[in-house]
Amino acid sequence: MSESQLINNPDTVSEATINRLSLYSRLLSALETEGITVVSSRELSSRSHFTATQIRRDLACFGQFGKRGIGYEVSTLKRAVNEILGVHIRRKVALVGVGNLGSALLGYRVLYAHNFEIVTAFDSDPQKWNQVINNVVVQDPSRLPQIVRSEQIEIGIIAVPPHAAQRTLDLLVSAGIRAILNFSPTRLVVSRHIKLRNVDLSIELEGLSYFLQHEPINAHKKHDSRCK
Amino acid sequence: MSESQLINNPDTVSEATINRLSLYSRLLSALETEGITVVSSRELSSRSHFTATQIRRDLACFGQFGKRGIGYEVSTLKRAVNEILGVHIRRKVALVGVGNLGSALLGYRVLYAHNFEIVTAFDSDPQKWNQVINNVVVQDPSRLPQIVRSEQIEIGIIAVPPHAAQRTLDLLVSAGIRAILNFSPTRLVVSRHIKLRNVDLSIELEGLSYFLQHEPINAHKKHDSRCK
DNA sequence: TAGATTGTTAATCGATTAACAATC
DNA sequence: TAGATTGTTAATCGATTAACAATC
Repeated sequence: MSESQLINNPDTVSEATINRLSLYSRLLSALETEGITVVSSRELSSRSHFTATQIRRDLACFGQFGKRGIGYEVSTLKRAVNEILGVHIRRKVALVGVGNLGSALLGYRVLYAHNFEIVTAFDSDPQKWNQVINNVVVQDPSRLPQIVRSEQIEIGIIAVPPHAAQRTLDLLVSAGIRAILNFSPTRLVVSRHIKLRNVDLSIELEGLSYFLQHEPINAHKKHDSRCK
Repeated sequence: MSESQLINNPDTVSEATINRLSLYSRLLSALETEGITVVSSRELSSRSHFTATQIRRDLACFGQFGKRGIGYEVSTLKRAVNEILGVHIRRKVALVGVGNLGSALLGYRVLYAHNFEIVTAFDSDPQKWNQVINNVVVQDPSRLPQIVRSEQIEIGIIAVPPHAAQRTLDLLVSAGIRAILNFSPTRLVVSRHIKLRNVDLSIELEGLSYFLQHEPINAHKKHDSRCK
């Protein structure tokens, strides 16, 4: 199966659509496990919180995967979605920062199950060098450029303290890494040709706090308001 | 300082705006540290990747905080934003699932610095009961409802394996928790009156994988395309 | 063929940006 | 007063939803 049927230029596909593709992939895996071989967008919709139209439109960004009057072949669509996401290939990941969060990521099986593999870890603390955590050896960050190249690592994860985050990002980029996941609660500056995603736990918790602050217990009513 | 000047019904404020408020709060803290006392939306814009209009509009959802011709008083605006987010109050958090990720969260200082405190942890594995991790005692989940009530815990974090996530959510909700952060890669079903946010690392990494798959190295060009 | 469902165009909705009157 | 900057209305942009012709 090749990507020859791809019609779209991915530059123009929204991040929201890409995120939904990940969920479609999981949904299709679940259907496959259940032994369901053909599925309509309506059925996919009923098993998720997406509308049938939205699912069809998202897929239409990348080609024509269904049969009118019939629906989608589950295994074919799943393979296509995984290829669109590029998750049919195992991706090698470098972790920088082996503190609490970093060590946890080394043992986080879900990532491995989704075809990502943390193959090296780095920490600026010399006491951690050569420690082995979940089969991964912690290295001196000065060795990062060489190891990234020799191991063909494509993705970097930043799990260092806030003050070291920008420096770490620059190090990863100069080593040729083009896709980076940042866990530090810092807005980093990066060239447009590099993909940076942020996971910011403080923002998530503060969003929950906002809800607690404003949503009275047992509130069910709706008002109108000046602010959309 | 009270919330008396709040004009808006928060039901209608978008999640995007709320997330930006967290970043405005940080920005204002940094300005305060620098000794800057008054700031314009233009200056805030230049120190972030938000437009001045967007900042003014976000704030306008909640009242009038600036002086025309002058700008915003940094400390006043910071306090107002923190009250809007409800982060002026310390919030107690219960963690469920003390595996790799859960243990890491117990030691994650950034949360404490943002006024969140994990006061108890639960795990279904009896071998972990009564273990103390970062001053927090791991408990039997059957004690959760009682402890949530006695400790006045408002927020729950789900860090259990995927198959236990829905059950954990239901347990938290039945104990009276209304705001929940879910780390399991599972889409959970929840009543409309409960706020659930998901942190899904697989989706983030798959978004990076998509970029690697589609963005050729050194690609700078733009095409037009059928898909917006 | 009749019924079902896709792929896509047109309509709607919501969020962002531009513009500007109000006012410090 | 003149210059600056807010708060807000109107215009634009982008994403979602509805509708339907194409077609299995």
